Amino acid sequence: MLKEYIKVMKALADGNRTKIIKMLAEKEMCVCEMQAALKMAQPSVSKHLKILEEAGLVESRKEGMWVNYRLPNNPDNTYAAHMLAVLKEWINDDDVIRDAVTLANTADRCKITERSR
Amino acid sequence: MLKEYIKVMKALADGNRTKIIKMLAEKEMCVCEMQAALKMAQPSVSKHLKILEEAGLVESRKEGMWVNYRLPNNPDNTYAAHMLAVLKEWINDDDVIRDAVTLANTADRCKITERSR
DNA sequence: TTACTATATAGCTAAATGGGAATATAGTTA
DNA sequence: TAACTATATTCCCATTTAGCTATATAGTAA
Repeated sequence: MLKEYIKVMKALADGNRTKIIKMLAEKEMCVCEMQAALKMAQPSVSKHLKILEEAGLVESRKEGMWVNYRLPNNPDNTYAAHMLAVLKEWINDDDVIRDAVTLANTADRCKITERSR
Repeated sequence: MLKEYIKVMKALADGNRTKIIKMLAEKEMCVCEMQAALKMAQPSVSKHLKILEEAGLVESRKEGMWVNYRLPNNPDNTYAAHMLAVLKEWINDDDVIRDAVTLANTADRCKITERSR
């Protein structure tokens, strides 16, 4: 109850995690795509994703080597469900968010993989 | 924009600040009443109130020696306004919150003052 | 004026948080 | 099998946070 609520609020109270949610609102993404978009070290991205997942704000499924993350359609957590809904409308005009969303839409795991060879 | 949003989320991501909001939903309160209800040191309560006020989640006005805090009717901050609205419905069944609300309703600045004499 | 009271601020400490590098794990490919 | 790849976990460090005590401030009352 209160604990669940706090977990969701804490998860939302960070700029990079907010970016992740806004990017996943565009499309399902693997960790390396988010890593490229956020320009962060991979373990940092994984850690943020864990926090979001434990709050019920994202869900994941394996696809070969990759782990795809996405926003849940019907989140178990009431608070997560509500916040994901309102976040669709919020902070869309922010430059930082807009940039992240643009990078998300151009992110391509195949190109990222090539680049690192 | 994003900064405002983060400020509101951070302010909400704490149990004692959440209690304060739920108490103020019952009635306007001075600091010493909240201090008694939360069983915290007075400076700690003041600090929480400052964080909430800077996020636009509470407002204050002086009344003699006291400073009365209350929830704003029309918050400037969109995020604050929305969260205050949904919080009216949320976590009402939580024991910790219920206790705080009960203490808020029985809090009385006159009795608190007498007690400390 | 002086004494007192409610609140705010400053300064400190322990714990939590966000970041990265190094490493472990799981899965793919040769 | 061994080499490689994407992700997760561990460990460490710097910063932030939440709490406290002590002190400052503002207002009241004698």
